[in-house]
Amino acid sequence: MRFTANRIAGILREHGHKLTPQRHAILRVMAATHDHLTPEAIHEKARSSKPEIGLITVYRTLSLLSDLKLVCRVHAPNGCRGYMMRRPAEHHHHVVCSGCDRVVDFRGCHLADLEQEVLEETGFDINGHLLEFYGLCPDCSAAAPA
Amino acid sequence: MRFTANRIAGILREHGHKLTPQRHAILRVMAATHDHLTPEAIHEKARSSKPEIGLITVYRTLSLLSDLKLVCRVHAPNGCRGYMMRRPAEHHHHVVCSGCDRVVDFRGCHLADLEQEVLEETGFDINGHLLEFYGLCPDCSAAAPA
DNA sequence: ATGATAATGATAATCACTATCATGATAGCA
DNA sequence: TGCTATCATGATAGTGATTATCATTATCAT
Repeated sequence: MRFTANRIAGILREHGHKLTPQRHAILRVMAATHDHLTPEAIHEKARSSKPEIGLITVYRTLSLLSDLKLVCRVHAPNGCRGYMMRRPAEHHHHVVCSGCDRVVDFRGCHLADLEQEVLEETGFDINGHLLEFYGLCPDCSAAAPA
Repeated sequence: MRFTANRIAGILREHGHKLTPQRHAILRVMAATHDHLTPEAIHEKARSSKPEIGLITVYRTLSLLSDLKLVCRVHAPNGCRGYMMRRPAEHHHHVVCSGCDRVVDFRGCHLADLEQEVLEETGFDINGHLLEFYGLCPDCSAAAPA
């Protein structure tokens, strides 16, 4: 289950951040979209519920949410400007469609063994990872020529 | 084994690209460095063998090498401006040090099973992936407080 | 050697993102 | 509910990386 906008609003307050209409608008956009969104796209969508909101505020809010680990970046091959809501306690990763740029999460990720191997090969004290798969989503796959 | 600058020069020619001294200088820099390098860093190093080279040319050459899959981007948590040489037939991934930004390759990566699971969960026709581990390299690990 | 073609570099433009700062809004508290 | 310290916002302008344009120059097949 992913966070709701209201749930996150509470988390913001717990951390001593004020809950402004702008932030709430952004949260609603993020929570309502399963896909990754660029700052501009978020701004665009947020304007429909809060027309005066500035792009700057979107950047600031994303930075805040990112610090609180409520939102995470998506690294697509053609750029790294996407953000999407983070599943809370759950480890997750992305599958990015090369056709339509759609991003989908997946849950299972059993990298503990691999992490151990990498530790042995490189000596690094590993504390995190980024794993993304690329391919064609079912729709684009069906539309693509055989 | 990684490509040598000369080997890549041949590949460039095979694809109908001209081999200029600038490109050769950039290739030598890339081949000589195991680490990831930003466009500026590459420019800086290339200037020692070809002082008149412009940063623009570095960008263009990186873009070309990237199209030919001879070079790949490194996605670090704090930005995505790094490039490094690609091991040819060999599947490889990066371990990025959060302390000193050093990047090391590792070889073993057994994601076939996981790829299958992801296919089942998402229906995506997967054709590639990005996997990077983050942590502290042995040096930074030793320097860090316990 | 020559010429078609592609690459370079200078300049300026664009694009994403950030710093600054005065104004306005929020939330804790009486 | 009203007051006030503090935080957030938005306008403006600024930064820094990357890209477009275009005249000049270099490469390579002939």
